[in-house]
Amino acid sequence: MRKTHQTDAVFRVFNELGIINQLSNAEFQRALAPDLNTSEFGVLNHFVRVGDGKTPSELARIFQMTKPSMTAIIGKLEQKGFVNVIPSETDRRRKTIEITASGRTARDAGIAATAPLIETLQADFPVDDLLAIQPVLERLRIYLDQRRNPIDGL
Amino acid sequence: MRKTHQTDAVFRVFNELGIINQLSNAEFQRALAPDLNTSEFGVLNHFVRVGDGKTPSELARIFQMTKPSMTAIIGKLEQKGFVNVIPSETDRRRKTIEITASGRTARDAGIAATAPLIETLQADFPVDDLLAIQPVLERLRIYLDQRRNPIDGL
DNA sequence: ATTATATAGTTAGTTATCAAACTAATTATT
DNA sequence: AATAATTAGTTTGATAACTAACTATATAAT
Repeated sequence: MRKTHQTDAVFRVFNELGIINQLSNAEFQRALAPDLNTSEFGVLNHFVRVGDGKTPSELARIFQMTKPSMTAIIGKLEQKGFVNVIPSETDRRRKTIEITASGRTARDAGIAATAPLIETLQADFPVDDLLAIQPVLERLRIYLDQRRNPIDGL
Repeated sequence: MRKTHQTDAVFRVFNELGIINQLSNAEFQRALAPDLNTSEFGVLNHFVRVGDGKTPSELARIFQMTKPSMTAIIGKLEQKGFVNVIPSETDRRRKTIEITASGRTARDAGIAATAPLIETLQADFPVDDLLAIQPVLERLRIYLDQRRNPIDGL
């Protein structure tokens, strides 16, 4: 029964992950609404932190999301005036996505709206513990991703 | 910039959690299909491991899910003949859910279908690391749950 | 050059979840 | 006893993700 026991424990870890994900996403979403949802905010935040001008496919890969999902998110952001979609000159299949000034404003508002949540967390929960588990999570994420598609990962 | 840095790190942790959850759920789902989805399997597995005869509300609480979601899952399971829905004698609002023989069979098949995934994980990834982070995840889950509903948690 | 293959992005349809509002039944209050 | 408040479960409608299939373009192979 040794192995069964460990298997149960592994299940439980994935279970906890699922619940945490749902709870944190819901809280985050409530703070951001109604201007953005968490996915849209994620894209804008990425543009500000890392840089814009990415293609939809690249963004889909970065956020571990399918292309159709990213198409939908970009469509929403474009409709709200937070990004511009720019056709490539050299390859007529391609587009690059750029954040607009109003997109930056929305992102900053998102940061302002969610910062209190993180601050409360930092006050009430040992954040060092969270940071400590980060490397394991990263390795697990990388492992699962490779496992899905051993060749190129998405 | 100290605090900003830590805030980013916290974001990244939640981000990793989201991706891991999606990847693991997708792989699990693929292994179970087409008989069950992960939520349905979770309910059946709970019945076998912990015991059946729970009400929909209790199940919703256990799985950190809303009541309508649980209604839907039970409906699917009932349709497939994997559970029986039994009206309470003493309280005509209530129902209790019991697993059927064919439900047990489906759960066992689910275990058999997913066991190899866990075994591969155990072979290729340091599972001890996973088990080591479990207590932090559990505390985080409990904290987020209390935070959502300070009085009674869902 | 033609044809086959691969890539970028979209469209269509499905699914699982949620929140809000509802019905029915029970319990508490006046 | 009558009424108000609560609880159990469902229905409805919305949303965000997915897969499968498609169009259009570009690249590779014959």
